Amino acid sequence: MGEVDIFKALADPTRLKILECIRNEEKCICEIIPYTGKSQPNVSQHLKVLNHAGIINERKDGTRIMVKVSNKDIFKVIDKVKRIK
Amino acid sequence: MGEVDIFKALADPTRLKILECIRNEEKCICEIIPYTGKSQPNVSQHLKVLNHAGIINERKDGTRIMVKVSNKDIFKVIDKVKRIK
DNA sequence: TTTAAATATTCTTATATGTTTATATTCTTT
DNA sequence: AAAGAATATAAACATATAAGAATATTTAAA
Repeated sequence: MGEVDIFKALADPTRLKILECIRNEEKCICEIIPYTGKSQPNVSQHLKVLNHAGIINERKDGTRIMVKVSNKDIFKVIDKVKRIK
Repeated sequence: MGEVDIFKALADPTRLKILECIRNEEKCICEIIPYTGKSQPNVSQHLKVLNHAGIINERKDGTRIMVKVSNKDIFKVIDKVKRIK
């Protein structure tokens, strides 16, 4: 079941916050870290989870890594759940 | 974050199967159990998770407990995720 | 080529989760 | 009141997950 991995990826406050951070624009990881308030290694791990679920894409830009959502439809899912609550 | 609990509730194959089982009609737990192929106590635990997340409602009918989805919009979420995959 | 910045990896610890087995509860019927 | 059916709870165990700390890797620039 592949959708389980997507739900698992969304089932964490830090990861939802990361997605909120990159909702409108591609962002550098160094911008995402302070936005979440978590440590760099921790954000790195969460990004890996989002990556493996296919939710985000990463792109190198020199020493930085730019992160964006791979499919904006993920926000339709998130918004729908917020309205269900 | 309340939406995290909803995502956590959806992030399990057995629970998705339970929801699939009650998608169109209210069902007795005794019907849900064989549908999932899991043990009775296990299904009971999973139902508790869905309940606490506010996804299902239970109703007593004699010795049986009938289960239904409390808000059908949850299937819009699930279907959307399936299409993202 | 050394240094600094950005990010990843590894290890450890604490907590959460899924599952099974056994037992308890509740309701209905006899 | 006793028995049986449906469901819940508890205990035990294994595995997964989140987080922090320390270290490693990679790239760019001096």
